[in-house]
Amino acid sequence: MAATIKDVAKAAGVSTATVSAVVNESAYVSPALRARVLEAIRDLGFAPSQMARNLRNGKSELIAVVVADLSNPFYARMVCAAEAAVAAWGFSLIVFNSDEKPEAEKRILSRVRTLCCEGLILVPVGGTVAAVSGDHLDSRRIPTVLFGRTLEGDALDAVTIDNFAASYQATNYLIDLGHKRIGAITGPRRLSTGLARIAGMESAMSAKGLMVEPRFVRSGDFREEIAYSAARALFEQRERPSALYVANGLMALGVMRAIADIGLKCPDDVSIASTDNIPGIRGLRPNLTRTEHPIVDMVNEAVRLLVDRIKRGGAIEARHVVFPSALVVGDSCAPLRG
Amino acid sequence: MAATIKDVAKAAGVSTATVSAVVNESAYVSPALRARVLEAIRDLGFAPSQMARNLRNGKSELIAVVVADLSNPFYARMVCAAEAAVAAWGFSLIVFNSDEKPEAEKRILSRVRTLCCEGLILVPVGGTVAAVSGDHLDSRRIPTVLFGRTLEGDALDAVTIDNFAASYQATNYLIDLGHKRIGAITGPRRLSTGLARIAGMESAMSAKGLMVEPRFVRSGDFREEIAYSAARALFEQRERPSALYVANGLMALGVMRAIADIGLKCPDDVSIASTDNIPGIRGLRPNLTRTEHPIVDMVNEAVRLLVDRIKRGGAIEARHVVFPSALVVGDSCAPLRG
DNA sequence: CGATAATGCCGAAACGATTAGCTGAGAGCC
DNA sequence: GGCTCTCAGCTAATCGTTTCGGCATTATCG
Repeated sequence: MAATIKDVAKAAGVSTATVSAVVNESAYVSPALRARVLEAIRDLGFAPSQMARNLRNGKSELIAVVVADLSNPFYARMVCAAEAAVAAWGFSLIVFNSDEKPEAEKRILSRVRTLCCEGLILVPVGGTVAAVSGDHLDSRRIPTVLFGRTLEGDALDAVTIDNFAASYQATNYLIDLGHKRIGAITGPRRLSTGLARIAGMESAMSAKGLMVEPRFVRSGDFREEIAYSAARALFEQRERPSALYVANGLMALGVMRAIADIGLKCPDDVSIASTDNIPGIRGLRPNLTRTEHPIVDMVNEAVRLLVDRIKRGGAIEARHVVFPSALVVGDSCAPLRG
Repeated sequence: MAATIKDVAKAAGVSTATVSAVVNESAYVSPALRARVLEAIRDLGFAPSQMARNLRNGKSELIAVVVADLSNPFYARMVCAAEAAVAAWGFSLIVFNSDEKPEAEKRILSRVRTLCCEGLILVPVGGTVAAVSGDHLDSRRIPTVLFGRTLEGDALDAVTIDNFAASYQATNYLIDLGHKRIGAITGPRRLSTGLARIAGMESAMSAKGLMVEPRFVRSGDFREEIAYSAARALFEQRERPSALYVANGLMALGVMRAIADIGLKCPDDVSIASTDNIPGIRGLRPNLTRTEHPIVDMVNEAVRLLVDRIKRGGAIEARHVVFPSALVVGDSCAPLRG
């Protein structure tokens, strides 16, 4: 087995306290002893056990990130940024995927607790705070920052985008191109993001005196496959919208594929604008018109908030940072013809 | 602070041994006591400390995955699959990104060791085994499975694709379409993958009596941006290849973008075939002709090997599993005109 | 030179779980 | 009734660190 601090102490003829002092440079040790200890350490190949340190110090240097759908490039990108940000603060990142399943999230959160993670970045799928924090006392709550989505009824730190503005902008762009029958592939209403993006779209429409026709709206559940089916169903109706707002980038991919498979052309037959583009995939043709969001900045901010909360202990009031959205015009939209 | 097993024992009026027995179902406890214990656990919100368990049991239930480029969708997908596979075995996944930097890899590996990870899935960038396993004794080596890339000179488990066959297939397809001047955007030669894909291409060429012209070959370093620049440089020469083999999917995106930016059309002006498509991004237009590789199966196999090695202790001979590649024909290639 | 302070190191008690080994009560048997 | 046998549940050791308090030994000062 691996050598322990006791073996080193015995070999060097000193106490474990002295070895510890040498290893951690936490106290003065006379040069003679220090040398003996270092030699013993080298001879035995001693490396202090992080597990024992963790137990003793009550730290794990672990931060958990729980995302709603790891196969979604948006979250993959988020994990990438989080890995870097967390490492910069001396932590390591444990990744979990709740796959949009509240039960899975629950299981994961209890696992996060038993792993003694020092902090948690969470894309919640449970909907309620109770589902997330359980019925536990505040003092035993793991420092948490919500990412992307918020939860009602509790004051947790959160970093989100301005979902309302994002869908408003995208929809408004379509309206300005002359479109009147604008459909949507939305996210689930149980999520704050899904809801806000629907609200933003409806608001943009009614601001211009337009109505969202329910038959042109389908939920895509933020999933590519579902969005594909939803888009097919939508466009195989007798009457079609001339433009479509798609509530996230992954679904936009599915929609694009559906449109192509049906034999329609974008933007000739239908204009597409979306929120939350697929990061890292530039050069898609047609180039999607979408609102972009600074994922890396958002993640950095989330980690900053988290580390701050870890260092400063519990009693900080909840902070909510909202990042703006920017419309990036591609060539997936065309003015309404006729 | 969080409740400990002692608090629960006191609250339930039993010993810590009984609480432990209830929690782990490791011994019979009478229904009455069991109920009292469970109630106390619920009341106090007790979750056993993994750190204490780790120390006591000498396990951490942690598996680390170190990838070479987390921003590459291929590896993002790999992490996604690994998270699921690892969770299925009761482990949690710590993710690291070496960003193709050997120094970073070294730092990460020592961190993995101090974190007492029980296993390691590694996409090596260091090149040598020494860089990976350090000068440590075998007994303290962490069970490791290499993924995607191999290392010379040591017997570690590995799961890879058949890189040679992959590039051979893709190149051969281009040749069969009549192309003779076939260029390439390659990966770095210091990597086993980069090298084997170059070899496979050259082999396919010479099998048909063709030569790879060095002026039509550029390294893209497996990076999108670099591939973009390389492709621009390649196509802005006086003479151009009529077809291009691109050594990974991420670079293929960059190449596609470069081609479009230059004003060329794929497949009309140039045919593109690649290895290792971008997973999850179907519906790209044009649809890339590429060799596909079963990432999820590969990751599952890697985790299986790893868990096997963890459970069975050290003395198993190294296993190398090679997954085949399959050519998926899209519409990014056209027969040579004229 | 004796009282006090400072120094350098050690002993042992945590940290929070698991588990081997023990205790004591109840049951079964003669 | 006394003997053993069972077995639920307890006591205490253990994992490998860190760290508090203490204890010699030496330095400082009046």
